[in-house]
Amino acid sequence: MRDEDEDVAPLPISSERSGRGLDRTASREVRRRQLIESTVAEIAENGLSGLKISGVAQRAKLATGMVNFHFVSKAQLLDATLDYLSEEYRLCWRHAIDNAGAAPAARLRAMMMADLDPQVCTRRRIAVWHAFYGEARARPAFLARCAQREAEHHAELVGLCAAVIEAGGGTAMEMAAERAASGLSALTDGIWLGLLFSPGRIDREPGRQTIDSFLAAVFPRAFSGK
Amino acid sequence: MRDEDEDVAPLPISSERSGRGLDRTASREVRRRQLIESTVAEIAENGLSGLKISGVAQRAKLATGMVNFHFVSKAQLLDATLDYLSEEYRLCWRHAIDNAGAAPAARLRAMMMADLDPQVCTRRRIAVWHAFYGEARARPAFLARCAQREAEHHAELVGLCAAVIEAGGGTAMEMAAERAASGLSALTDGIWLGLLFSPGRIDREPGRQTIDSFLAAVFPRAFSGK
Amino acid sequence: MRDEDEDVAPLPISSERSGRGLDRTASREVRRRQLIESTVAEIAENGLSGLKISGVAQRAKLATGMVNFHFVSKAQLLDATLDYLSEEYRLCWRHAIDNAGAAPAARLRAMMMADLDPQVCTRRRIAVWHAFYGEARARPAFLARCAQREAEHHAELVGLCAAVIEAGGGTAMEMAAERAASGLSALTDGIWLGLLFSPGRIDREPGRQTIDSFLAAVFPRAFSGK
Amino acid sequence: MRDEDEDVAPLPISSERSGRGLDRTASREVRRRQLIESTVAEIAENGLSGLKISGVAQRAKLATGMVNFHFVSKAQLLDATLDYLSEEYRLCWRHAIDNAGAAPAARLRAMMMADLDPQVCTRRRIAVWHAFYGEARARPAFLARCAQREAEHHAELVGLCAAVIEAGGGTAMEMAAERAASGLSALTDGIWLGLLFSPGRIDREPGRQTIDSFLAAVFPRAFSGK
DNA sequence: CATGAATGAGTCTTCATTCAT
DNA sequence: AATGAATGAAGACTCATTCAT
Repeated sequence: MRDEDEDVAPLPISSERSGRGLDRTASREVRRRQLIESTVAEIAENGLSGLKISGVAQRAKLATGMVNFHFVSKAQLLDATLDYLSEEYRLCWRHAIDNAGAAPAARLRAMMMADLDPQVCTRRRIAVWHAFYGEARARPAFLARCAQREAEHHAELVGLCAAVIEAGGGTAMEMAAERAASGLSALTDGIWLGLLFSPGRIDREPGRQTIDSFLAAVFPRAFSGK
Repeated sequence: MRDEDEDVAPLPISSERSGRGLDRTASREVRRRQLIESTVAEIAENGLSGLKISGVAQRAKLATGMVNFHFVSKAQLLDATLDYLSEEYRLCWRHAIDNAGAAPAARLRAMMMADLDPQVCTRRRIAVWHAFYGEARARPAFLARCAQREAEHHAELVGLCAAVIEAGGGTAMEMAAERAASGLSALTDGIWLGLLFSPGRIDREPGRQTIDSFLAAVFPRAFSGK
Repeated sequence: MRDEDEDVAPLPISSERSGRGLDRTASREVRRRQLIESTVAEIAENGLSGLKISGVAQRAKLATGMVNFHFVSKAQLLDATLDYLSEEYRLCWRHAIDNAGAAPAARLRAMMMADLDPQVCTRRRIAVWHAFYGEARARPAFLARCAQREAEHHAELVGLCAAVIEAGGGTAMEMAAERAASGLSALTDGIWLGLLFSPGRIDREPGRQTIDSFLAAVFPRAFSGK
Repeated sequence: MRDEDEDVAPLPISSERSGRGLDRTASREVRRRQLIESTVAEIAENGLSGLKISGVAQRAKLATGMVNFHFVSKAQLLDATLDYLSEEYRLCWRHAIDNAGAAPAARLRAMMMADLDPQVCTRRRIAVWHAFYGEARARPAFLARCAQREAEHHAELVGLCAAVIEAGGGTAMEMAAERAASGLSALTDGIWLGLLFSPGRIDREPGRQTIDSFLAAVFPRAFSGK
């Protein structure tokens, strides 16, 4: 029942001295990270409604009280977890764009493909994202964080679509950058959701091909050779 | 803060003999429906983790014990709620296709647009779907139901895409029916998610336009005139 | 170690149908009273810092959850307990004055002696009062309630002292009513405290004699014959 | 909201060699004193039930562990605090008597007035005393200490009253020394309690006048000229 | 069917105490 | 001595479920 592909290396944080391991006197930042990762795993496995502070602590091989010591309350642990995932996600697509060269089409494609990066696109993380989505309307703190993440991502995507169009990429049916971006964003969100229900080992390849197909459909001239 | 657009009329259920009024015999089904609608509203408002049987009962203006009387346990109430939403959703898109005439393109478009039907596409229901998605991996019963719903919907969509292609609709880049269907399905799922975070009154019009734009991009010949 | 003299009959409350006993479906008011009396006993025995909601419930032969059901929180149980004792105390001295006839001196003496009435002057209740006093500065709700109770009692006492003086009772050293009342009030408060530490069965007789002696000292003409 | 009159200088303790400064040898006693004063302040502010070892340490600007290091357990810290206050109180009235000359009436008055000495009569200390009183019945250690303090104080007071009577002070109504002492002791206890609830800056003057008035009432010949 | 008090197991949270550094 | 993270037992509070009326 356990996911096979979840234990990807967490993103590096400056204050961590790699090479020491998690001994009893691990630094504050290391402990927080450790507990957040346990939280992600527990939510994916038991759902948000089945999340127990004791389960998080147990998975991190710590006493129950440590969660409250480091995060004060369960609610703040969840907020911190959402922030952690948001930041991780943001870094992922920003990094992808930065490494994609100068061509608008390449940058756009890199941003889309970042959603399928093994760092952020694990079944565990997808499950957690949707758990948060399901509670978003009930928790203002969640809603605000999710909306902000979405806004930033959307703005960047609109910019790249506009750049592609301006560079002569052309759009099918004279589609505007705004509409193209909305659709492309929805596309990757939907692909994530599909992965949530896919049986067996997670396979990101079909998703990548769907993205390529739709990029080619929307911007025929820019992506025809792909 | 309350949603404005939620109190759509519930779908008719066969076991209800409307010609006889709500006598004792019908009461059972009516009560169940009433409680399920309360459950949907409560989940949307408080999240799945905040769902209380007492809250459901209170919203339905019934005593707490009645929920257990009608559904035995909370878990069974949730299963029934998911079934109710699934059936409602299935009826919606089936009905849309049936009323769309014989042309493959029209039928495909009708099926896509059904996802934005005010019956199933309310913010309350979207929130509930995502709440279920977030718990799906943790609850085999949920996972099975969601996967099955998805499979049936996907099969129909693939069939319609194939029909459009066969009818000479053409695809951008020679896209296969399977891939087109996956992408289009993901597109509407993503549009739903977007509506979850949209502020103010829910607006389905941009979503419809995005769907039209992407249909035209994917099947240029079939949807060029739109 | 158990107090011997504590189970005095509680003051009658209108909604109680006496003669039925505390069966399982006792009325809301009866349950609240029962739990408050348990709270008083538990505080006296274990101190305010040793008060456990489970102990209160156990003494009342109820499940732990009932305390929260009837009082929502421990803090509100304590507030209700303080209100109950305050009201009981107020009724006690008011009743004593009302039954003392018209003579100011007799009324004054009755009010003083009410503090030694077996209804309110039990070791259990004295202990509880001091437990509340000790926390008063820390809890605004307590402070307000205690201060108000004190103010009402003080005002009545000043009035009676003034009446005695006016009636020619005379005071030692021309003491003003205000000062006499303050001192007499302090006297009974101090007598209570003394009872808290007295060993063995509580004995109110010395306290009564001290009150009589001081009344005679302060108002020689009014109380000389006593 | 903080008390204004609390930071009186603590009483000198014999084991401290003031001529040598606070070297390592003295440190132990200094730390204990520091922690006890913090305990008094914390009890006054949060009540005995709200007392946390971490709060005590924090106020003393020390690490939590230091409290256990110096007092082993919370219970022993409380015992030490009670002993500290008891000793402080005893020294206060003993010193007052010693400095009052030879006349019995003067010595009696000095002993009474010592209860209003700014050293022992601060709102903070009064609150702490009552916190201890409230728990006394629950904690044998407290009860014993309080009873002993009371006994010693009472014995001294009876002696002084007897001396005043013997010296021809006379009593109102031929009151016996024992009764006079009980009443006078109760009077000051009650005055303390009144100060606990007085709003604004603590004012000891009315209490002093009440004491003088009652002394004059009880011992007319000895205190008539006051 | 309906009510809602009662139960009690399950969780979160607090906090005295320990202990490695 | 001093620090403060870590532990874990204790207790407040929640809430699904039961059941007498």
